Amino acid sequence: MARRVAQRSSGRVATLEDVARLAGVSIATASKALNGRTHVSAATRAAVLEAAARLSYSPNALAQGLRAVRTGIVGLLTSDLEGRLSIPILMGAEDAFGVGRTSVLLCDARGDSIREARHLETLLSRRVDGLIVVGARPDPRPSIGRDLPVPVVYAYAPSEDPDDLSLVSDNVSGGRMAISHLIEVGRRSIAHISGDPSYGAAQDRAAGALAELTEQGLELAGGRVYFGSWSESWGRSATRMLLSHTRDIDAIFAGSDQIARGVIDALHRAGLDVPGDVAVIGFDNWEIFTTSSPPPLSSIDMNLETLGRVAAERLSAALGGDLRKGVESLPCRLVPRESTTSA
Amino acid sequence: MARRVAQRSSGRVATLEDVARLAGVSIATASKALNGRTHVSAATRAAVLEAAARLSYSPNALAQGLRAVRTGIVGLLTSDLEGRLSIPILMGAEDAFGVGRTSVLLCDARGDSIREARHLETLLSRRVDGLIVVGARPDPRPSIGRDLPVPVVYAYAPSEDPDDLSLVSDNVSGGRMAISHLIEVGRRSIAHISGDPSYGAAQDRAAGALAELTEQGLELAGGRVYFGSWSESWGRSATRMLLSHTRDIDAIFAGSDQIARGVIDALHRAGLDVPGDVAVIGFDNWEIFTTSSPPPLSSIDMNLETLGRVAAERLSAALGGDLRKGVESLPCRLVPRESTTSA
DNA sequence: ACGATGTCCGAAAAGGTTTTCTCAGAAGGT
DNA sequence: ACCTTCTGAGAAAACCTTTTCGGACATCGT
Repeated sequence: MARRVAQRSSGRVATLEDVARLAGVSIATASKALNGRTHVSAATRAAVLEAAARLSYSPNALAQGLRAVRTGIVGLLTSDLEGRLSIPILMGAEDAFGVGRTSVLLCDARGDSIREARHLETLLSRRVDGLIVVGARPDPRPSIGRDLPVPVVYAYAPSEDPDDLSLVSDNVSGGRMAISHLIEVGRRSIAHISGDPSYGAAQDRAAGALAELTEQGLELAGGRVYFGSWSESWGRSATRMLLSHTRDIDAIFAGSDQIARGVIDALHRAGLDVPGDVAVIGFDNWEIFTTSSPPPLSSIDMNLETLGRVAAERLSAALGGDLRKGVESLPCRLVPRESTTSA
Repeated sequence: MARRVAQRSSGRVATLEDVARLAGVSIATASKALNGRTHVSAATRAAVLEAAARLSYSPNALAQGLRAVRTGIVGLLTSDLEGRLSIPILMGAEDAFGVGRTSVLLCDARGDSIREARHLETLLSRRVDGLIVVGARPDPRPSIGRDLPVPVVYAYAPSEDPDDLSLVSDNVSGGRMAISHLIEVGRRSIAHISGDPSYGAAQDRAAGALAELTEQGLELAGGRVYFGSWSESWGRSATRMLLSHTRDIDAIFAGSDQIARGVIDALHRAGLDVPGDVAVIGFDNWEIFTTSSPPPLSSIDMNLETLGRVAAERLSAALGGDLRKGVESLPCRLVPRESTTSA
């Protein structure tokens, strides 16, 4: 109860009127002084600032948002339970907007479209300046609607509606990047073990890998892409299958870091050294896996923070009237570690 | 541009006044009708509802928050980069408040106290109804301040100030739980490999484990707790050390799931079967690790969603005048999988 | 027919801020 | 001395909703 009393004793939170009264000026003048507007004398401004400090005045953002065109809040609507995608994207967006200038309202729909609709309603009712929609898997997802009163950017999972603006990672070039790195470190017999083939990302990464191999005059070791599931155990069993088929392999490009861990495990059990005998590169650059793996795992990073940052920039641009549409691909980034570059 | 035009053509977003005009009633009546208040005839109410639907009216939450005592927004201030803690806590809180009734503003301070202060300022300026502070590690952290105008609940990491209210997982009972489970499945020679001993959680879990062992008349296998770091590689090397010291071990309680993975790996390399020869249980129930591990890893779950739910309840109670203080411990939960229960 | 009792609805205030417009006064020019 | 121009300051509107209070009207009992 102590705190409650203290809170009460200081009265309700200070308002601009309180500041103005203490400084002996009008509300209008106080507002202008605090916002650095012109037509206020230096002495008056100082007095207002001092009064505001004394009262630890904090402007009511609700009232500001009510008056102004912008509220300084954007909604992040996600279905990504783990937060593995949303958090980097959120941080990128936060950076782009600048701390304190814009806040992010995070809503998790948990894959439920009804819940998503409710969240959307709430966000619109809070008059967010814009929306970022993050899907759980990198395949096209239904649009949340046309003609919404605020701009929307889809990140990671593009919208099915070509009139929406979507930002995705360029998985094709990511696949190329992985292969070209392996070639650069001197590998020639490269296999590719990936996840669920129904994922566009799996197809894209494989396509990029194959394109790069072809351009370099190489063929895929193992004869085909080993599609399966996004799991460590698939990485293990696929590697065993691969090795039983051919031992002429000096590198494996895994479709995800989890798969890569399974791959490395299976290689070790087969008595092969990583990267001595076989180099391994993953995808996602999920730190939990890349750093704890023995040896630390090279990987392709999808630059999710950048995705978030660009999403924020596109929203800002849209607020300024510059609407874009279509799918925009952002490049991935190679993060080499010891699993491909023998120390 | 198409969208922009459409947006413009429909004019600005509908307001209560528009609804009232369309329904042919006053603003006051429209408000009462929409909010289910009394003193409105059924016919009028129907007309208003119909008008609201036609205009797809959505009440301006800013204006509501300005007038009402509550804004329906709570702030979640975290320093948990991965979102591994924050997201479950956020979801629990969301559940407790109910979708649509309260939104959560997520701010990540990234371990920077200046950034934290800025975020706090922003949140207060947005007149959040309450704050949940989530620390990155489960040790006491500085209070964000006394006499804040809103109630605050610390989750996971307690506040250093005993006048604050903190919710933490009961790591002591979690440790007991792990040991008692291992004993139940018939193990007697139980070792404990844990993380950084400077973490209170490491000490608490070990204390609980030792207490339970003592009560059951058992001694810790290996003679001591193997403290180290929260990493997979520590799990591996500690296990090797342990095995070189004694082979009389039929269970290992790992201080985290990551450590447990290293433990299992080392056991496998030593030619031991899990759980045939040695049962292993982890801590955190971090799905990424528990399900991908061969075999699936039993673990102790800290019930972070519950933490979030209770945090939300305490905030609601505080808004109702029921302020609490001190540290409240919430029980953990055993999640048995195959690493302790031979299928 | 008249007062009493309800029922339904509208006017207006309040909540906090920003911005526009007006006004007073001072400085400067002729 | 008078007019212009400029600067500083305040009054008031606008943003949108909720709620209180009072008014209009109908119903009912006598």
